[in-house]
Amino acid sequence: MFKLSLLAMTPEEGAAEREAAAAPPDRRARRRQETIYEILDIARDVMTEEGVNGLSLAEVARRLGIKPPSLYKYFPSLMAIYDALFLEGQHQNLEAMRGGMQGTESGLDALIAGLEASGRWCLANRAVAELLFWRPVPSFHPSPEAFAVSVEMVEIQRGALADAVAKGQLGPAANEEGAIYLVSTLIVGVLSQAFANEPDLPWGDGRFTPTFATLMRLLPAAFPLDQ
Amino acid sequence: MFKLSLLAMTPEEGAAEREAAAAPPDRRARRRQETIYEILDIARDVMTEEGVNGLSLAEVARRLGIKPPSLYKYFPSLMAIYDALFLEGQHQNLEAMRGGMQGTESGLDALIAGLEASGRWCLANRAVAELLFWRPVPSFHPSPEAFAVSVEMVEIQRGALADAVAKGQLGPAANEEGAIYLVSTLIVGVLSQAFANEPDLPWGDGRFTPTFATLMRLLPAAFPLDQ
DNA sequence: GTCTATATTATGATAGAC
DNA sequence: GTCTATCATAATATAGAC
Repeated sequence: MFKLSLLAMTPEEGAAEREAAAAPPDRRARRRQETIYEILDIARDVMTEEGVNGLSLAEVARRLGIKPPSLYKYFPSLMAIYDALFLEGQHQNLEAMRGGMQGTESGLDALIAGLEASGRWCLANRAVAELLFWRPVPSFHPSPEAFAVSVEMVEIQRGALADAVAKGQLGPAANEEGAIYLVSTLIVGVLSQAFANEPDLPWGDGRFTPTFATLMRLLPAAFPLDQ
Repeated sequence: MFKLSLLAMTPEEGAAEREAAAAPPDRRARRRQETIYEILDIARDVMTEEGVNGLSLAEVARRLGIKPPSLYKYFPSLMAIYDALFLEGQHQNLEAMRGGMQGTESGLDALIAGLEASGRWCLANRAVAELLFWRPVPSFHPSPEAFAVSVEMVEIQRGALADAVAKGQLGPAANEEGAIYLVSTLIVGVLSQAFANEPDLPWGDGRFTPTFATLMRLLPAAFPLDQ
């Protein structure tokens, strides 16, 4: 289970929290956790409205109904909020992809279903998705833990591609390194266009997300069975 | 000829400039024009280093060696600088695409050459390209004149697609509205990935820009000749 | 066309009272 | 855990001297 609260704390506080989590959490700890989630929810709203760069502690505090210094009881810095949003977003996106793949046959169908589920999550979580994949805040560098989640995302896609090859749905080129880059380029293209041109349309509407299905139908041509 | 200086001025000043341009410009006007270009060059540098959102009059003035109030003799606001960069960038990108198409046979070859030239320009002008196609500054809205240039870009691509259909290189679906969206999604995907993950690599290096050629080879499969 | 001085507003962050 | 007060810094923009 991914424990978000640990992100907001110094190592010592983190240790205390881990101890407390062994016993059932008391009212105070639960209230604190709720506030942390509330802060992150508001932060997402602010980023969606003002741009990912437009996130500010002052605005979050304003909307939460407290004064900026009080926020420092929950997060040690603005970058720590970005960090929490980044890590939480990665986990949510990973879970979205996993969820999308469930119930489909492994291989090409699973790959496409997973990518679409991830795409839908990105569109519904525009600001965080930009933070994850477009790097719009030059001074923000994701923490090393974040790297592990990326690796897992890639491994899932690599596995689905390998299954598709094994099933004879895609040719052997889909097992090569470049296949992942090609596939990710397709989904990123769709999302970039949707974000920039139709940020408020749901998946399936507008001019760009419908091209996803077309692009996915091209995969067999991109990795032909015989050559 | 695209006259950039007009962007920086009020209508009255613009009229004066147009008059002056009829006669050969004197030393003072030339010097002023040079300063305007210098300001825009510095602005591009700042955006590249600090992010498109990180552009500030103060930083431009610092690098130019003047005080911020002096900048207002050249541009009436920060947004006016974004506006000038946007319009100039659009024209440069359009010219890059046109240049790339020259000397190639019309149709699919021209389309691909034009897109690649545009992509190369975007990669070499990352910050401005982001401003053009990713809308990273929520409070900035391009002026109406900018729209006309976008339309021309689209028309050129539409024409190239139509030529390719006429030559039997692509099927009739390439004449439909969605074809442009599909093609632009491909190039935007490549550039998004390059910008986010390998911002300093030139075109052709790294993991993503090489996929451009692969993607272009898929176009005949995307718009099949017979069905 | 440059400057100084200033108005206004905003930011992230800390100290310390309660 | 909240606040006030404060620090340090930065931003856009204007007025007006030179």
